[in-house]
Amino acid sequence: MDGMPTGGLPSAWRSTRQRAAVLRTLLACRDFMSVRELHAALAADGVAVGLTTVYRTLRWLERDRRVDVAREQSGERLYRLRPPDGHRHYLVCRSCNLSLAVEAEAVERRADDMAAATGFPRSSTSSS
Amino acid sequence: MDGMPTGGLPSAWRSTRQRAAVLRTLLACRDFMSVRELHAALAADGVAVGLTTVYRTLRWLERDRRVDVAREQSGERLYRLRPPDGHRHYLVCRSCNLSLAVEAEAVERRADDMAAATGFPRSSTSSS
DNA sequence: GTATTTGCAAAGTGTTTGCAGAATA
DNA sequence: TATTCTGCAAACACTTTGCAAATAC
Repeated sequence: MDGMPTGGLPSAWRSTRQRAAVLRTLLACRDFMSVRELHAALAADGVAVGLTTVYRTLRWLERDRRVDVAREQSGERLYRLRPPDGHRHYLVCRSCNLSLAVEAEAVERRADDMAAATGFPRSSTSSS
Repeated sequence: MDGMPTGGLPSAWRSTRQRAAVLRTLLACRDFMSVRELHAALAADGVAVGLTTVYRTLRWLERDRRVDVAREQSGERLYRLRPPDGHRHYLVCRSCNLSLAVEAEAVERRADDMAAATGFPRSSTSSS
């Protein structure tokens, strides 16, 4: 009950103009962007999408692991379409949100080293 | 204009029962704690302190660099009295908030290496 | 006695939810 | 046509602010 094409998703996933627009905007902007920025970009593109819909779409994408989520200093969420090349780690600038991919293996090896050296419990789900 | 006993603080810093209680609670709990937890701990200790005062005291402490600030998944702020032995970096478990100090030099050297190798702009104020 | 601090209530964020109407399959 | 989606308004959690009473110096 988990290997279906839909994955573990609720049920259907209808394609609508709004969702397509959200995905298109995320694809166009390679960096992390806040929900408000995304909403503004959609408006600037002439696509009227409710803020609620943007939030909901991002929540679906997050749940579906199709976006990476970062956290602004203020606590605001930042989203970015996850690159399709698999599991990665990033350095994210806290002031300008520039994100920088770093070699995944090196990060994880170091994390494992430090964890092993100190008994820090590592679970498998690390998203940054 | 920075070497005065008051540091760069606004003006006075009166010692009150409430502020002492907040500091005492932070000192007793070595781990990160939310404002609400701190407030509850104070109440459990029989010290009635307004939530507003807790927030304000923590903001002073944050501004004074006397606490470290972390961010819960929900966006909630977590505070911990900063150990007096200077600038440090930590690994923080996202589920249990266990924090683990790591050698500051190693972290910063690696950050500088990566920054230099990629042109990532490093400012001087990094708090984690 | 004066300036600061406290704490309630209210306002301010960013985010989520309820529900009637619109759109999709 | 039946189900899902949209979006407004309201609710929500966390945090900050206004202001009168209490407190520290």
